[in-house]
Amino acid sequence: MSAGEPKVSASSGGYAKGRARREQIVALAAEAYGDVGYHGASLREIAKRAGISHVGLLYYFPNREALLAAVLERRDEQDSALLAPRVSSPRAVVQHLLDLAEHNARHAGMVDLYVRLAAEAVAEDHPAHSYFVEHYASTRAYVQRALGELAEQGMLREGVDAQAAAAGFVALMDGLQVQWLTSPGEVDMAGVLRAYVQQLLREPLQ
Amino acid sequence: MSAGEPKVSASSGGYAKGRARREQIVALAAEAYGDVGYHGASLREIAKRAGISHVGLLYYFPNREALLAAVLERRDEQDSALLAPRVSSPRAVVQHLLDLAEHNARHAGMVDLYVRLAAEAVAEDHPAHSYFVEHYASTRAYVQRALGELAEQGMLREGVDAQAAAAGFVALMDGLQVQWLTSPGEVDMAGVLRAYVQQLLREPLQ
DNA sequence: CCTACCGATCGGTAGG
DNA sequence: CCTACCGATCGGTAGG
Repeated sequence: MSAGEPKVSASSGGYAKGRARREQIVALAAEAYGDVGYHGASLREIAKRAGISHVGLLYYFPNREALLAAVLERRDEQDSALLAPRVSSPRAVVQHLLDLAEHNARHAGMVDLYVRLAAEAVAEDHPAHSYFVEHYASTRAYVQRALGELAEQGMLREGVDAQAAAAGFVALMDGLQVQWLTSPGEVDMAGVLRAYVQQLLREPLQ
Repeated sequence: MSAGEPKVSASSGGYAKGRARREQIVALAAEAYGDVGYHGASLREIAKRAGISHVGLLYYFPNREALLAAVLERRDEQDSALLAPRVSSPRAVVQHLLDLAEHNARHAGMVDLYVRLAAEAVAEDHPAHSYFVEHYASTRAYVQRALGELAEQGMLREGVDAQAAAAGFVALMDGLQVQWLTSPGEVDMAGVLRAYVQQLLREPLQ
């Protein structure tokens, strides 16, 4: 072990500091992607926000894509904490998705990051493409499962197809975010989502 | 009028040829935006598709933004031809929007252009920002008007708010396009839209 | 429409 | 973490 290397000590060690710094950089990068998109956020731009050189960034991440991957990982961790509550009845899931929409409305930066990346990542060779393929599949499955259970309990209107309704719910959420970011104040995200869900249910929510 | 200038003759004049070439370039640019996004489509990339140098492009358009503006103008012309049929009953409008979704599903390039630009243009300083602000406002108004007339004829379910439902319809269309581009085959755009409309109506369509 | 060229910016490497 | 540097690419101008 050479002299200048940080130690893995349990006390106050350099590794913990490095990890914290890394996480701080990931948060700043997420902000930058939200502000100017992935394409627009150069390593130099992000580095400036972190107060280092762009080469300093490459000390923490091997290349630009690795930084993006870290940002997406972080987003998933935060979201799953929000999305997957401990106790989950179907109605609770629906309520949680509505809560998530209200939560998003208070965090425009994250919504912006998500909307821009999702559109860029439509291209098959985009570094975040497979992330979004999986993201959509699992989100659809999550909502579909909740709707399916509501159906079993006879809570859905007749003629409602859980699969189509789930894809619709996810699409609605995405589309509302674009409209809302484009003209905030013109669109009530949670309100439209609630109206959508009401139309699926035999009896109104709450 | 100087000697080298093309004439505005009604016969076979240079202007007509220039205009045709210009339109051809706009079409090629739209394709390029669809393939790699506005950010990704450099003047050199588009010029290559047109078989000229990137400076040749600047002979037809003063700068990069002017080319984008021309592409958006063209899209609007094509869309309004599709969107605004001669005879327009409310039900016809709804049917036309469903038709438009089916039309889109056969023209992935245009959808791609639209989705990518809409996301990029969320930024207030994006050259296409005001275009999308107006696009969303007018599309929402268009759908809302149709739904309002359906409501007057007692064709909407009780509790359906035309304004929220219109924003929802537009959002659904946008969101479905992203999912469909990301994983074609996983999402049936027209099917989900039809299901949405059915839920709004007292009696099923057709 | 062209060639030639500009200043700016990009991601990444060498070497410490 | 840094400086110094690389080759590639960008939109745009000069001048024809």
